[in-house]
Amino acid sequence: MASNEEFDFLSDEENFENDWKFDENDDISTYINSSTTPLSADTNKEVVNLGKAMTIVAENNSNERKVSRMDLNTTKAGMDGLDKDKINQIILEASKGSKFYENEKKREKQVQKRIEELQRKMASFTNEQKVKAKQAADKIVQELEQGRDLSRTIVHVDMDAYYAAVEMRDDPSLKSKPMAVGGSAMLCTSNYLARRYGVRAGMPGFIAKKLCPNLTIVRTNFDKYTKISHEIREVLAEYDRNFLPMSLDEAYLDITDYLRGNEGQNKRMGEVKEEESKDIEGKHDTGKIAGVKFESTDTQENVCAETKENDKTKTENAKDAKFIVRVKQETKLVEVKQETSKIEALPNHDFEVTKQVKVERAFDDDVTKYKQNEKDSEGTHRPNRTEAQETKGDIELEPIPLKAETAKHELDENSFNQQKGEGMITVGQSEAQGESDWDFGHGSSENDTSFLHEEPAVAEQEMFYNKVEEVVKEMRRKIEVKTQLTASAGIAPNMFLAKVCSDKNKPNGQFYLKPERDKIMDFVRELPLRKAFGIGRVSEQILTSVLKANTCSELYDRRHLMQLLFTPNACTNYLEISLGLGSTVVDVDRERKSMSTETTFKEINKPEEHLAKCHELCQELSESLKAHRLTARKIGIKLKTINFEVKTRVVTASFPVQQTEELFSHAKKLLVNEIRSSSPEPLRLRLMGVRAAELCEKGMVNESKQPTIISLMKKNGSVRERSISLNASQAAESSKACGPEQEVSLEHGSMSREDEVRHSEICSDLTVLDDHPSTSKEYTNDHVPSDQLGCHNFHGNAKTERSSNQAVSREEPTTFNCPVCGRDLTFRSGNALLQMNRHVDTCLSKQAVPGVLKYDSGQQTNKAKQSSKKRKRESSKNTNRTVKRKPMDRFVTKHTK
DNA sequence: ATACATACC
DNA sequence: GACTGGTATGTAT
Repeated sequence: MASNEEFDFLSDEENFENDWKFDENDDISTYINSSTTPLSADTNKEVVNLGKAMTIVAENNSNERKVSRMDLNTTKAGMDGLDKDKINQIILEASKGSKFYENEKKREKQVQKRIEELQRKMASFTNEQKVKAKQAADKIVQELEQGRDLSRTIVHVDMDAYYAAVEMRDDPSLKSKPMAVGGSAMLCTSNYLARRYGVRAGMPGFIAKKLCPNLTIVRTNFDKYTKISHEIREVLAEYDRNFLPMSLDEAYLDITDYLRGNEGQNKRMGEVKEEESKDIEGKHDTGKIAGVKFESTDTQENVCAETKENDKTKTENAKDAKFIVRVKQETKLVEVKQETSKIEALPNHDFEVTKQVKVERAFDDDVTKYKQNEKDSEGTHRPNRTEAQETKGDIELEPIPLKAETAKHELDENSFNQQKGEGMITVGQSEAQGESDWDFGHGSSENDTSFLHEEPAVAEQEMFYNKVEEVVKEMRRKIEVKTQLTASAGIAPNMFLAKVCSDKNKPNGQFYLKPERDKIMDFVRELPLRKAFGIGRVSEQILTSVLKANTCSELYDRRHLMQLLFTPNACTNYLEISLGLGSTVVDVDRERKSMSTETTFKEINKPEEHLAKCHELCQELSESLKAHRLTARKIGIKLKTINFEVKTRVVTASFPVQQTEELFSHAKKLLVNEIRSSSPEPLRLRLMGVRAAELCEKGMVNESKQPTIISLMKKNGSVRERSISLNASQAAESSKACGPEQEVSLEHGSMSREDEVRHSEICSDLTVLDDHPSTSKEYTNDHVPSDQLGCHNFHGNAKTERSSNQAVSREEPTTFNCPVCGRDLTFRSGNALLQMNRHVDTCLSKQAVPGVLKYDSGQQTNKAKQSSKKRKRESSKNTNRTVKRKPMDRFVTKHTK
C-alpha cells in the first residue's frame, strides 16, 4: 500500500480533463515502469511485453506515432517510475483509426504548422529587435510587479475525488474495487484504485475498460453531489460569504476578512440578510463595476446575490451615466471607502472618473478595514497615501500602490545589454549561461523585506501564519465531519497560486504559500507552465517547442522573444504567470454572456431530423432563457460532423428573442444553410448545439428596446412592404408558429397592446425571411455555386443533371426531391432553383417541427418519442438543471487581465 | 463581426 | 465497435 500512497498524493481530482491522456496523474502502479527512463522512440522495446501494443508502436514509428498532442505530460515531479507510454499505447490501440483519432491528428498538424510559423518568425528576429523587445517586456514586468498584491489570503478548496468519494461513502463495497463515475461515453472521475490503471476523468468508458477490465462504472447521481455540495458550501460560507464556487467540488475563498476578525462577520450575517432583501437599489455598497471594487466587509454575500439579480441594472445604469469609473492601464483592486455621493479622481492616480457613483449607506467597517490595510502595509505598500485622502465625505480611489523598483529594473537591463554586446541572444541562450535573471528581485532586501513587517512584527506574523493554517484546517475538518468526505486546500495570496497549492498535498492535505515574494518566486521557479491557468496542451506545446520554456523561470528568461512572437495580451499573461501573479479578487458577480445546449447523438443526416433536433434544442434553450429571464440578440448553432469537425454559425437578430419558435426560426436558417452547403453530400452530424448570446434581461426588452425595434421596422420601408405582402395564410401560419408560447413569454400575464404589436411584427418579420430566403442577405448562399443552391440544395436529389447556372435557367423541367416533405417536385419556369428553395422553406416553416414527425415513418416517430422521453427522465433525474448550471453562472476565467 | 481554437471544470 | 457539455475568451480573417 505504500505505493498506493505514493501515487495517491499526486492525484488530480475529477476535473473533466480533456487531456487526460497527457495528465501527469496517470498514477498507475499497475503500469509502473521498472526503468525510470522515459519511453521515447528508441526505447520501444519496453513495450514488447504488452504484445498488441507493441505492434502499434512499430507501426506508429513511421508516422502515426507523432501525434504529440496525445503524448503524456512528463513535466510534473513524482512521475518517475510511471510508464505512461504503456498506457498511451493501449489508448492508442483503442482509438487508432477512429474518426476521433484522425481528427486529433489533423488538429495536431495544424498546431505543428503554427509552431513552424512561429519558429520561422523567431529565426528572423534581429538583435536590435530583441533588445527593444526586452525593454518593452521589462517595462511590463515592472508594472506588473508594482501591482503585486500580497495582502489577500485566498484559499482554493478542492474535494478529493469528489464523485467517486461520494459513491464509495454510500456504498463501501466500492472502496475495494477500481471504480469510476460517469456514463459509458465519458467518465467524470475515478477512485484511486482505478487511477492506478490509468482510468481518469474525461476518459471514455470503453477505453477505461481496456485499461482496467474489472472497472466498475457507477452512474452519476448529480442530485446527490449537488446536495452534498450545498452542505460543503455552507461550511465555506462561514469563512467567506462571497466565496466563488467553480464547480460542485471546488471553490475559491478570500478569507482575508475572516482572519481579521470573524466574530464581526458572523454577527453581521443575520442582520444584513433581512435588511438587504428589502431594498436592493440603495445598497450597492459592494460590487465591482468597471474594474473598481466597492467593498464593504459586511454585506458581501447579499450584495453579491443582488448584483446578480441586478446584472441588468448595472449595464443599464451605465447607460444612464450612473457608475462608470474607468481604471486606466489595467484592472486593479480599488477600494471605495465610506459613504458618499461622489467619487473623485485623485491627483496623480491612474483613474479617470467619468461618472459619479452614489452609495447610500455608510459602513463603519469600511473605514476600519481600510485602516487595517493601511496598517498592514504602512510605509511600503501604500506609499502614496496621504492624510488628506482620508478625509471623510468623498469616496477615495486608492490604487494598489506601486512598488518602486526602478533600480532593480535597470540592473536587469544592464545584464541584458551585456548579452547583447556578445551578440548571443538566442533561444536557449540563458540556459547556456546557466544564470537566469528570472528572479531579478530575489534577494534584494530593499524590495522584498520591505513588504513584510519590521522586526517586532515577525512574531506577530508567525502567529498570523499559524492562524491561517489553523483556520483552513478547521474548515476542512468541518467539511469532513459534515459530509464524511475529505477536501484539500491551497492557500496563497492569489487565485492562481492557491489553485496550484491545493494540488500539492492532495488528497486530504493543504499547502500554504506565504505571502512573501521570495517564497512565491521559489515556489514558481520550477513550476511547469502547464500548471498555470490558461496554459493548456497547445500553449504548452508552443512554449516548449518554440521558446524552449518548460517552467516559469524559463518563460521569464524568454520574455523578449515572447514580446515579439505573441500578442500583448498573451505576453502579459505569460509574464504574470512567470512572476507568480494572479487575480486577488475572488469575483463572484460576473454577468453571464451566453447560454447554450448541445447534445451528441448517433449520426443524424436527414434534414428533417436535423431540424427536429434543432427544435428540441431551441426548446431547451428557450426554457433556460426563460428561467433566467433572459433574451438573446445572437443566436448560434454548433455542428459537429461525424468526423469531429466543428462548425459554428451565428446570426444577430434584429431584436432580442427568447421563445422556442423565435430561436428556432433563426437557428433553422443557419442549419438549412449548412445543409445546403454540404450538398450534394448529406450533412452527417454527431452533435448539434444552439447558443444564445448578447443576452439582456427580459424586462428591459419590453420597455426600452422594443419601441426602438418597432419604430425601426416601421421606418424601414422594405421590411414594411414585405410584411404587408404576406398573404393571409402565411400570416396565419406565422402567428400560429409564434402563438403557443405567448403566455409563457410574458411575465406579467396577458399581452399588452405594445406587445401585441411587437409580436405580430416579429412573426411577420420571421415569416418574410422564411419565405424569401434569397432576399435576406444572411441566408443567401452567395458564395455557393448556384447549382448547389438548387439541386444540391438538398443532397443532390435533383433528377435532372445540370452543371451550371445556365442549364438551370433554361426552360428544361427540373425535378427535385424535397427533403422535408419527401415529394418529387417538378418546376418548369426558369427559376426552378428559387422555386425549390421556396418550397423547401415553406415546407420547413409549415412543419415547425412538431409537424415534422408526421412526414416520418412510424419508426422515426417512435425514435423521436423515445428521445423526448429520455430527455424528460434525465431532467427529472437532474432536477438540478438550474442548479447544475449555477456554478457556471459564476464561472470566472479571471486572471488579472 | 464572425468563425474557429483553446481553455477550464 | 467510435471520445461530454457549458461557458468564456483569444486569434485569425
